Amino acid sequence: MAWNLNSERPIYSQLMERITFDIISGIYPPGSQLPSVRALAQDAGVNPNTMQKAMAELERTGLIYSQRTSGRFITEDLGMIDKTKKELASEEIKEFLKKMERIGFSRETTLKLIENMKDTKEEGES
Amino acid sequence: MAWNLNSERPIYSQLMERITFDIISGIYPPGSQLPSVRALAQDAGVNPNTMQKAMAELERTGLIYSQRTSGRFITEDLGMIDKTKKELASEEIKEFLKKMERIGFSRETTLKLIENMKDTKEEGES
DNA sequence: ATTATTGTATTAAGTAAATAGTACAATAAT
DNA sequence: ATTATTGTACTATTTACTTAATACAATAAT
Repeated sequence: MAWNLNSERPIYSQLMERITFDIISGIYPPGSQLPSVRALAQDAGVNPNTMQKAMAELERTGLIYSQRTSGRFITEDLGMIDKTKKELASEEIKEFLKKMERIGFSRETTLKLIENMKDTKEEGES
Repeated sequence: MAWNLNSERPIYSQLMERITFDIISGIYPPGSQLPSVRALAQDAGVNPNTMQKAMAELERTGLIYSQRTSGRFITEDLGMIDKTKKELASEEIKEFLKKMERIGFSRETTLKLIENMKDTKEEGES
């Protein structure tokens, strides 16, 4: 899957988000091994240093851990993954609603807008 | 109102977003005059150059225009403002739903999550 | 006429992010 | 034992963003 990186935010931050989403959505199952920093960097088309930074930051969250020479792995802590998933979803919803209210749409109106969007198909982004 | 700037994105970009939201939400009415670059910069606590850059970029969108020495004004084109409002809302919704699906929540589940959140109050952000 | 305010331009300096290139220790694979 | 792969560390360079400090022309205000 394409990494879809842009220059609007630090790349390492986008890499962190991408990996996090892949973990909580199950693409990287608990306990499974991640590709090496170099392999991930090549796949994403970024410098290994940048990927390394993203990994180092991700470790601070506890979602992944590294074993000196065997590689890097997803946490086996299902509770942590589920907690992260719920927190991330909650945060996304709050920020979304805040933005919509800022634009001028109440929560009720926003809900209706989403419902009336069920026919709209997504197009690719730049 | 506080500007709530952070270091996660370029400041000039956050300034653009802030002004845009203030325009489409009616805080800055069509045709009204904006404070001067220097005044806005001081209010936001940023360098005048940074605010100037945000303004220059905003002009390219057509939402505001400048008159050499009298100041800067919001467009009188109500259609453009409304179009921007609709486009922005649509974009926000699409990105939000995409993120939620990425996390693992369908559109239907997402709608339920929002509805079940009506009791949750917002707290201030860092 | 004079003054103040407007947008705008310029140069310099500092910082963070990203890339490039290289290197090393530990260990899994052979 | 040897080799390849792993995470990790380091220096140097480039680029984008931000701030700082001025400066100027046009014009609104006085």
